[in-house]
Amino acid sequence: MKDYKRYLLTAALPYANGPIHLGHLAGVYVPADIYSRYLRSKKTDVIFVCGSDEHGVPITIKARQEGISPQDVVDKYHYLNKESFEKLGIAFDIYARTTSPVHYETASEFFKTLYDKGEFTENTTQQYFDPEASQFLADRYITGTCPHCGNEHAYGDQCENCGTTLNATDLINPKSTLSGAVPILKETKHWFLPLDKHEAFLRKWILEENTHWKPNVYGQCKSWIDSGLQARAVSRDLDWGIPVPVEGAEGKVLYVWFDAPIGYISATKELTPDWEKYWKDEDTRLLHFIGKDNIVFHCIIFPAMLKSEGSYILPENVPANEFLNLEGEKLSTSKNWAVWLHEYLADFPDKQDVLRYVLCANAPEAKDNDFTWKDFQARNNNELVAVFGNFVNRALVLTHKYFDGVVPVMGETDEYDKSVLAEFAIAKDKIEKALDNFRFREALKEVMNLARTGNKYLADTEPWKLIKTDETRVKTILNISLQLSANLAILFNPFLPFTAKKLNNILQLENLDWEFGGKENLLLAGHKIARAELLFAIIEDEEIEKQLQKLRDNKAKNDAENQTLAPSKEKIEFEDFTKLDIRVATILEAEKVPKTKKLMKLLVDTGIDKRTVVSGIAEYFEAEKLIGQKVSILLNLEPRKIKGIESQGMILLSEEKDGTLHFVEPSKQASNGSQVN
RNA sequence: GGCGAGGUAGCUCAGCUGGUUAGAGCGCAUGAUUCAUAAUCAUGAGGCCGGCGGUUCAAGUCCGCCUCUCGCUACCA
Repeated sequence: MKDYKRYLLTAALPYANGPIHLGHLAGVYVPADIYSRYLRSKKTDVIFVCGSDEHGVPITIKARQEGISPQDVVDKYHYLNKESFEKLGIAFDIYARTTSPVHYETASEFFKTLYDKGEFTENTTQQYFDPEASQFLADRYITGTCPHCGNEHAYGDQCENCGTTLNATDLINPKSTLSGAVPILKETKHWFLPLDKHEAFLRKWILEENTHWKPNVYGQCKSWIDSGLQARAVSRDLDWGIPVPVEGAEGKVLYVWFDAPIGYISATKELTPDWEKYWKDEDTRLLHFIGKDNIVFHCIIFPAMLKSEGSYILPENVPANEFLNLEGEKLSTSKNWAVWLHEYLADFPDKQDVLRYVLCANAPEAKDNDFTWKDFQARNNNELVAVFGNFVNRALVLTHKYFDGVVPVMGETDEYDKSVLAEFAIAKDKIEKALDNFRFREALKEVMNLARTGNKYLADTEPWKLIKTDETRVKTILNISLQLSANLAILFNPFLPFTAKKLNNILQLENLDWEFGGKENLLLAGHKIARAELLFAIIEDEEIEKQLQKLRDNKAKNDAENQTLAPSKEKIEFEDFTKLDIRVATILEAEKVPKTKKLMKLLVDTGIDKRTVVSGIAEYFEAEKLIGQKVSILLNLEPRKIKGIESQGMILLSEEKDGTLHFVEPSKQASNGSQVN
C-alpha cells in the first residue's frame, strides 16, 4: 500500500429520526472508532468525522406525526445520539449535522459547481401536487387504495398491507395527507446525476483498481455496475432541506442522498481550516466506514459526485460490514426489536467496554451475525472477567502481597521467561496486521490471547509456591507479569479505552502510545503501583433475564398493536356487488411461469369455458397439488397481460398477516360455473 | 427468475495464491491447581468442510450443476 501522510475516516451519518442501536454500532461505529484510536495511538495524522443526517421526507413525516417541527425532531435525536456516542467512547473529532450553516453552504456550492460544469441533466416529470396546500407531494404524503390488495390506506411508495412497492400514480383514489385534497398531476423539473455517463470510469476504478476491497463490497458494486447505472434525481419537491441554488428552483431542495455524504466534507470544514488537505490531497487515505445498506452510495454514487466535481480524492477503501441480528431476528426499528444504545448505557452503567468488546468480537465482518444476551454474558464472564481481568488481578494481588505493591526487579530470565517476553512483540505484530486489514475480530482475539499467555505463565511458574524457596525468581516472574499487564493496557486501548485507562491508573502509568507496545520494560523496578481493583464484574443471570424480558415485552406489545385488522371499507350499493361475476371453478392445469418467483399460470374450468389465469401464488402452492383444486374466480375482470400471458380473471384468495395465502374454497358439491351471490 | 454475499465441530467463527493426521474461542468430559471475581492451567471427545459431478499426483480451497440463508432486483390484478 502507498505510504499515506494522513488519514480521513468517515462513519456513516446516522439518520436523525431515531436513536442508535446495536446494529449501527457493530457495523459501523465500533470498528471505525477502534481504527481511529489505533491510528491516533500510532501518532498518525487522522481525522474521524461523523454527524447527523437531518434532511429528507421521513423526518418531516415523523414531525407531522408528533405535531412538532422537523427541526425539533432532528434536534432531539442529534443531541441524544451525540451524547450516546460520547458515553460509549466513540471519539469523533467532530459530530456535525447537516442542518448547520457550513453544511448548507458546502452542499450548495457543491451542487452549483456540478451545475455550472454541466454535470447534471434536467428532466421534467409529472408529480402529484396538492392544490390546497399548493405544494408537490412526496410519495409518502399520498394515500389511496392499493391496486393489488384493495387496502384503502396504502402509501404512495408502498402498501403496508401487502408489502408491495408502489408508485404514487398507481394508487386508486389518491389523497393528500396534508390537506385531504385530491392531488393533481403537475409538471415539475428536476436535476439528475447521470451515473451512466460515469460507468466506464467506475468500472475501471472499482473493478480493476480496487480489487482489494472486501468481497461483499466489491461484489455488490460489480452487481450494480453490470446491471446498468441510471441517472438519479438530485433534487426533490419538498420544503425541508437545502434549497436548490439555481434560478427557477423555488420549492425544490437537494435530495437527501445528495446532501448527506457532502456532510462528511462540511464536518471536516467545521473542524479545521485545513480541511482541503484532507479532501483534496492524494496523500490522504480516505476511508468510509458504513453498513452494507450504504455500499452503493459510498462506492458508486458519492465517488461519481466527487469525480464530477473534480477536485476531490476518492475513497481508498470502504470497509462495509454486514448486519447484526438480535436473538435470531432481524433488527427492526418499526417493530421495536432492537437494543437502543441510550437504554444500554442507562441499564449497564460503566459497562461501555463490555459492549464494545462483544460487538467487536462478534462483528458481522463477513456475514450477518447474531447478538444474543446470553453470548454477551458469556463473553463478559468467560473472557473479560476470567481471562483479562483475572490475569491482571492475579499479577497485582501477588505484587501487593509479596512486595507491597512495588514493581520487583527482573533478574535472570530462563528460556520460558524469554519466550513469554517475546510474545509481547509477536502479539503486537499480529494485532497490527489484523487491524491494517480491518480484521477487528481477529485483532481483538490476539490481544485476548496475550492475556491467556499471562494466565498460563502464572499457572506454569507458580510464584505462590516459589515464594517460600526462591524470592528472586518470584520477582522476575511478577515483573514479567506486570510488564505483560502494561502491554495489555496499550494493546487493548483502541478496543477498550475505559478499561485501558483504569488499568493504567492502577499501574500508575500514563496512557502509552502504540509504539511502546511489545516492549519488555514499561514499568521500572521500584515503581509503586496502586491498590488492585477489578477491571470487570461478573454479569449475573438476572440481569440477562431482565434484558430478555424487555425484548419479549416489546415484541408482545408490538404484536398486539399489529393484530388490528384492516378497517372495513366504504359502503357500496347492491348494484355495485352485482357487477362482480364470481363463479365456482376448478383448476385443470397449473404451471409456474418461468423466470418469476410468484407467478403461476393456471388453466381453470369455469363451467362456461376453460380459461387461463395468471396468479401470484407460486410461493405458497406447488403446481401438482393445485390440480383439481376448487376455487372462486372473478370472471369479468378486464383481461391483462402478465409476463406475456393473458390473464382472464382473478382467483380469490384470503391473505394472512404474514402473507400466507388461502383459497376461498367452495364446497365440493358446488359445481363449476355456479354463481356466487 | 437475475445479480451479489454466505453455508466449515453443539454455538460463534479462522482457514491466504489447492499440498502433510482440517483450526481457535465458548460449551462438554476428565485431571491438575488455589495467587485470583468457583476464576486459571492441561488433556480429551466432537467435523462425509451444504449436496452431486468434474479438473488435478493432490480440493474446504479451482470449475460446473443443485440446495438452503441473507441482501439488491424483476414479477404479483
